[in-house]
Amino acid sequence: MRRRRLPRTFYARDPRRVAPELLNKVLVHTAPGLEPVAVRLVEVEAYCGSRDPASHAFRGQTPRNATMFGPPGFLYVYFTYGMHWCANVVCETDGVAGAVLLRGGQPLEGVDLMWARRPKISRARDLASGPARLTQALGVTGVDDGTDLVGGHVRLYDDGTAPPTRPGRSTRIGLRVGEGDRDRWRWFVRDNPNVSPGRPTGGR
DNA sequence: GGTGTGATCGTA
DNA sequence: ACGATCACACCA
Repeated sequence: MRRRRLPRTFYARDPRRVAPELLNKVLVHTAPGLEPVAVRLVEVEAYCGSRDPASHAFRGQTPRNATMFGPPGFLYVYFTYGMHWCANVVCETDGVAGAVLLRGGQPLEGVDLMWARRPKISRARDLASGPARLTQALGVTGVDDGTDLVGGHVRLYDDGTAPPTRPGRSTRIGLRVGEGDRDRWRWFVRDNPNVSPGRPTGGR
């Protein structure tokens, strides 16, 4: 089916509602002189801004997290652990922070270019199964922070594949604060090998 | 399959 | 000091 861009209104909601609907959407990165790279999103996490201790926005706006406080439908990219980039979809209305972390993708197009950008790995399932792996495979870094997902060089599409009617769900990964047992704000496509390693692909 | 650890640096 | 991580070593 033909790819259709998601309207701005799709993003302008609570990230916990946006996140599960992002599953099976198509993320496409294009750069001049290079073939497009596309993945189908299979794992995401919601971060609820000012009321979420785990969110970068919890302690207010800074130069680093400013994009999260801007209008919805843009890419928030941050640097972490001294070496990795992670990408989020900005949600909520302008002035309200909220985002969905993109944690895993199934390679669809430009797979050879993804391999070239991920020279250290040997298995196809490691190409984009993890937030920093995904940005590496797409060539996304800090210079892409603030990119418009509706009209920029990194875009999100609906290709007609519906989100799972019963997605996998769990608490979020890698947090030391802000995670209650009731807060299961991670969603993933069940039994898909491109979810983060060492974590359930078909559970709850 | 699982666990443990070094790498590496911007941010607060 | 620490982090919304990764890759590899090692053990089972």
